[in-house]
Amino acid sequence: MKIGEVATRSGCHPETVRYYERIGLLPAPPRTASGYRDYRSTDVDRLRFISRGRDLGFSLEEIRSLLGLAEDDGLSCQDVDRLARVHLVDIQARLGDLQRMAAELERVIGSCSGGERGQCVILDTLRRPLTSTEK
Amino acid sequence: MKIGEVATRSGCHPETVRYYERIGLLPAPPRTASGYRDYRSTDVDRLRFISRGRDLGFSLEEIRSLLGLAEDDGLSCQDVDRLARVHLVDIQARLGDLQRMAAELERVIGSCSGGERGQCVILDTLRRPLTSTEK
DNA sequence: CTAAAGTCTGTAGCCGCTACAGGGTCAAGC
DNA sequence: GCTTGACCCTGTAGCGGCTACAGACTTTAG
Repeated sequence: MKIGEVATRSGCHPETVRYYERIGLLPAPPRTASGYRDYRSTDVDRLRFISRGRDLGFSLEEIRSLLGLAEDDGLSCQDVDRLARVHLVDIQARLGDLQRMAAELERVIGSCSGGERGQCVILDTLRRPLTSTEK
Repeated sequence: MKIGEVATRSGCHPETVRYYERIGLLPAPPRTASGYRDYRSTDVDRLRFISRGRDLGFSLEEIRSLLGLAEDDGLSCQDVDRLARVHLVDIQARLGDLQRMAAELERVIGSCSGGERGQCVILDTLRRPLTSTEK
């Protein structure tokens, strides 16, 4: 199977597949006589695993760990769980940041559209120091 | 005022201040005889504006526009409002993505801790194609 | 047989910083 | 006056996670 097919089946671009190989996330496949990469279906599985991890917001380094843990069958389930929990905390923090941003933006956009001539509330907000609603 | 003081007062690192100058977001200040940058307080204001914009999740390019709009006094309030609204939509999209991620992670973490021996639910989730709850 | 599509390597760019290395300058203390 | 340390300067490289070339090759379809 050539890289194009692998790309289609895994949903990763060919450049991304080569990139994952370069950083050691996907093993280098054998080559055909003319130098083309020759993949098997386990490579597609691995790429799907990576892609799915990315969808869940894991970094490539986290995914590297998860792949390692998935490899060694044994009692690594706790490690996986721990990694997922740490990651969830991370995501929740970013979520909080974004929610504060959105709330603040909604506030100023609301004031602006209803505002009367005068100064632009959004620009004023940017000029003023942080309000108490934020970190 | 030297760069260190400007950095302290604006809350940006000196390297960041120089970076903003390099990309043309902050005008290059005059220099002292020995080549040190010599800022005035308007520069601190501008940096605070940028920093506040970053806190609200605007990109530096968006901030560049906002600075431009803030400069030319006139009827640019609508432009500011439009930019803010577009940005809010952006943020809300990212918010949705993160919420889906968090929900999915919570689901699998829950199953895992309560699960019985067998396979690790988290790794299984990563191996399986996307579920219907996701994009 | 030719043209298009795919593949190869290597390199550079994106964003928003951050962190050096290797120098110069300035203020305080002895 | 001289040293020490803190600051400042320029220029460059790195981070993550790709993406997009350029310029060469091979394979495939018509």
